[in-house]
This record gives sequence, structure tokens and C-alpha cells, in this order.
Amino acid sequence: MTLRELEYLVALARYRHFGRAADACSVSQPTLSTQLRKLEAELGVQLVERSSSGALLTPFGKATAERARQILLEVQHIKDAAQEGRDPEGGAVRLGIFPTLGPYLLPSIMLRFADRFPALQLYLVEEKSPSLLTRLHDGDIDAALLALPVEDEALASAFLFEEPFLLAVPPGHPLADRGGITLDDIADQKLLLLEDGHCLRDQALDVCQLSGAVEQSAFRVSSLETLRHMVAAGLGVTLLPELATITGAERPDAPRLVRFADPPPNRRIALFWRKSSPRDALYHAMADLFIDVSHTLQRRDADLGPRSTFAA
Amino acid sequence: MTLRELEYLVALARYRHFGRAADACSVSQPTLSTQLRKLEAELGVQLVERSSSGALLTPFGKATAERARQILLEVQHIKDAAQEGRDPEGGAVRLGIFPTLGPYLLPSIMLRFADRFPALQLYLVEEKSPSLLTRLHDGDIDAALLALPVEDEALASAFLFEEPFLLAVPPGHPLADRGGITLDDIADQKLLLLEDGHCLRDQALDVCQLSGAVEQSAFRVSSLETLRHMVAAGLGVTLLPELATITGAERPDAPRLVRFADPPPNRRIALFWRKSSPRDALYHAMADLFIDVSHTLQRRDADLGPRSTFAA
DNA sequence: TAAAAATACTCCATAGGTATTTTAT
DNA sequence: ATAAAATACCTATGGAGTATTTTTA
Repeated sequence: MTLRELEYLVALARYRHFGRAADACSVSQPTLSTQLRKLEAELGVQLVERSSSGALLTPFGKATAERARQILLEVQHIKDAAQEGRDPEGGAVRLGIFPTLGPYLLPSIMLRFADRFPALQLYLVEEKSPSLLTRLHDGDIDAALLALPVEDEALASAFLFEEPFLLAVPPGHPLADRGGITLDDIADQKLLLLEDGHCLRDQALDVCQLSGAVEQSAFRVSSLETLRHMVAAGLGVTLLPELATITGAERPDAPRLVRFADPPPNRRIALFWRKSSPRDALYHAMADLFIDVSHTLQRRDADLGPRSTFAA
Repeated sequence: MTLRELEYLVALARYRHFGRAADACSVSQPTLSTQLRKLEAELGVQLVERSSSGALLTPFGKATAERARQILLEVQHIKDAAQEGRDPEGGAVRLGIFPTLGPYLLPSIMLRFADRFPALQLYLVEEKSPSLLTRLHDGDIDAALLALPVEDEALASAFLFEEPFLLAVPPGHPLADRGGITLDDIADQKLLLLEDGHCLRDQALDVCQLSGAVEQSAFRVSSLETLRHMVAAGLGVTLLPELATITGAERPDAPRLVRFADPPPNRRIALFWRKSSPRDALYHAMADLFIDVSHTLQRRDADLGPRSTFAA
């Protein structure tokens, strides 16, 4: 048995197709095919059900692939620890970030990040939170920015900041020129939310279940930008996380943003990584930078006037 | 990185000597040496401190060896699971057993075992309990017979039987012809025990701390047979587990054995294995056989007369 | 008849061996 | 002087490639 063979098995488990799995491993299809046959011969058990429409793993194959994933993860941890020994802030880090945070936080972060960690190659993975959690477990990514709460014994985390929600309403809406609204004020509003699976949807629902707002469920919206347009078009109101409201030039069709009275409803963002990862120190250093940037944003925000509640 | 390299590292961690580690891996010393140099080159970190008096692992080397052990254990689990798939009661099992149980239980067990599991190659490892626990964790052995209690979240277990203690006294001793003694009866006795590290010593101490018996601590005895001779020579009394008292022909210089009143003090034996092991079913089947044999012994024992409390 | 996996074969990188040298006690 | 590890050099296994065949919807 070799680590290579285990990689091939894991790839085949993922792609269920010899050719594509081989591509993913950067080898030819026959190579992957023969190596897996060899593994089956060594174990004396069938791992793969072959067909002309692709390949499926047997139950034993699946179980073995799962063990193989663990093995390869531990191998990666050895390499990570070595990198940490050579240069604690060097090497590569694959960072996951969920879609309603990524596009708004990253522009503020990236320059500072490159400045603070010049030797670090940062690969970004933007996916929904459940998918990021799976990838974190499997070792496809090394760390992830996620909204609390996350219950997972295998993960370590560092709290970063709270991000207040603002209410987005159409221009001319009765609440448009109010300040310091409360949840009671949105009790009778038509609420627009993202489609299922986005954690922002769940966060907003958590907030709104305390109010009596009614969700308009005839839509399947998957980006905040589309949601923004729908609010601007007068179809309803929505909650936006503060970072998503810091745009450049305000466009004429932009929705009006209304602040909540203190303390505003908010979502809490933290950085997560595997407890078993040897690069704990690096992830804490990254968290420190994120916290620092959030302070900067808060100060800039305060300078601009009323938007002063973005708290770290 | 290859699994082979990791094996070499683990072996070197154990033997701290390139030559002996190479022997243990059945390769030549230069092979192990070059492969470990290659691993160091790949990781870019020193793993070994070389000297003319042997080799020591650096802190990073130790940590890596520990991870490597985990990886190799998981590899073994894949192979075990394959064996389980091919033939659930075939393959090899390395069974640990502690020294004051092994020599007395095994003669009763081995024939039945070979009969019940004809395809299983059973390798026995007789060591003290703490060492067996370490080996179980490291994957050096697959299962172990140990006395309860064992607190270990990583292990699964099956209870096997209770083994009563008998009191061994010299011929002519005041208690020699008593039956159904209690702990109070040994309050003023000179107690002989095994040297430190034997779990029977701890078990007997647990029992005797309820009495007022005084340990004779000028000895370092490491086998029950020696202890038996010392009792026979009139140096004191001791507790013997029942299985150790079932000998063949009684020798003239044998100590007299005195039963306790019901319920007698006893030790409780169970079979342990790693929860993560894929051969759960086999270990349960083995436990069933051990339980069955203990019933047989109990019955035979009952037939012989007064020794009737050996209970499963 | 396509698409997928298996097979045939060739090549070369490297794990592993033996013989020897270097190093430190 | 001795024991240990490193180095030199050779061999051969097997991983990986390309080209092709087999298999089945």
C-alpha cells in the first residue's frame, strides 16, 4: 500500500470516474486504473464497482476511502508542521469564506494581509457554510471564516468581530428616514431573504422570528446584490450585514439603509481551523490581523458619521 | 513522503539507533539512513540528531513520529478491515495478556481457541498492564486481557468473568484448615506481594487495605510461582487468583489454599481493543469464547467439590 | 457507436542492496 | 580502536507514460 494509491482512491471516491479522478491527480487514466487494481489485489477485497458509465465504490471502498482521507490529512499535517518549523508565516493556506461575507470583507483585508504575511500564499474558497465545514474536516481547506454558532468538537476557533445588521428599504418607504428602529418596526413588513442554504438567511430568520415579519417566499435569490435590487424595486425589505452596505459610490437606485437602535441585531464572525492542525499559531496571528482590520473599519465608519455601531 | 519512510521514522524513534531500527524494518542500515535523509530533505526540517553513539529525534522528529504512528495504525486498520471482509475469523491477531493471568488462563484456552478460530493466527504478548495499554494504543497489539477498572475513552471492551482470590498460607498455619474466612481473619497476617508494577499487586492491595494486614516489603518478587514458594516456606501469606491455584499434581511443599466466605474478594477480567479497530465483531466472538471457557472451568471446578465460587 | 475502463508495452526514477569511508568517542 | 552513520555505486522493482483493446449502455 502506498500513499499514492490512497490518493487515487480518495479521488475516485470524489469523482466516481477514473478519467476525471486521474485528471485531478495529474496522472493518466491507465495509471490510476492499474494502481487501484493493485490496491484491490493487495487487500483482496473489491473497492470499486466498474461500469461503462463510470465507477462506484463498494461499501468497503467507501469505508477505506474515508480512512484514506484521514491518513492523507495527517500526512498534510506533518507537512504543515514542517512548514511551520521552517517559516511559521510561510507556505500556503486555503481559507474558506461564506458568500455573504467574502465579497465585502475581502477587499478591506487583502492588502493588509499581503502586507502582514508577505510569505504566505493565500488561496480563497468561497462556498456556503455547511460545505466549508465539510471541506475543513476533509482537509480541502485549512481554515474558514464562519458565523457563530458552530458546534464542532474537532475545530478550534478565534472570535473576530460582531457585524450589525441594517434594514434595507426602498426609497420613499415609511421607515426610510427613521433612525434607531427596533424589531417591532418591521413586524408587518414583507421580508426578502436569500434562498435556502445561505447562512445569512438563517441569521436573518433568527433575528426576524422575534418580529412578526412575513417572508416573501416566491423567490430564489442567491446573491446580496440581487436582493439589493429587489428591495430597491420596492418588492420588500431585507436585512443586510453592515459590511455589505459599505459600497463605493451610491447608485441612484440604491435602497435606503436604516440603522437599528443599540444594541443592533448582528451576526458574530469567527475564524475556524482543525484542532489537530499544527499551524495553530499562524491561525491565531491571522485572526489578530482580521480583528485589527475590523477595528480600522470601525474607526473609518465612525468618521463617516451615523454608521457608528460596527463593533469589533 | 512514503509510508515506508514513516515506518523507518517510527522504528528509529523506538530504537534510537539506525542499525537496530533497520533490523526491525528488515532493511539494511544504509537504506534506512538514506530514506530518512530524504524525508528530512523533503520536509526541510531536521528530524534526527545523529551522533556516534546512536541517534536521537529532535522535538519535531518526535512529533512527526507520533503522527506517523497514527498514520500507520490507520493503514493497519484498512488492512484489518480488508481481512475482516475476506474472512472475518481469519488473519492475525496479537493478543496481550498480563503475567499473573496468562500462564494460568492460556492452557485452558488455547485448544478451544484453535478449535473455534482455526484460521486465526494468534500471537501472544505477555507484559504488565501499563505496557499492554501503551502497545494497544500504538497498534503493537490488537487486543488485550486486562483487569478492570480500565479508564480509556479510546478502547472498547467486553467483560469476561470474575476470578475469586484465595488465601495461600503455609502448611500448619492457624487458618490452613478454616473455610469461609473473611478479610478480618487476615488482619494480623504478614502479607507477601509481587513487586511494584504488577496489577495483581494493586488488586491485592485494594482488597487488603480493608483488612489490617501488614505487607512484608523486603522482597522483590516478580512471579506467582516464587511467591507460592515463599508462602510454602512460611514467610507469610498471600492472595492468589483462583486460576493460579488450579495446578496439576499437588506438590508436597505447596501452600494450603483457604477460601473466603461468599462473596469472595475477586478481580474482574475483560477483553479490550481499540474502538477504531474494524474487527469489532471478531473481538466480541473471541470474548464469547473466553466467557464460554470460563463457564466450563467453573463447572469442572464445582465438580471437584468445595472450590465452587469461580463465577463468570 | 461512443464512452469508459482495462490491457500491453516501454521507460526510468528510486528503493534497496553491498562495499566502503567518515566521524566521534 | 571501535561503533555508528554516511557515502558510493549498482541493481531491479514498479510507477507512470502512450497506444490500443475490450466492454457495455
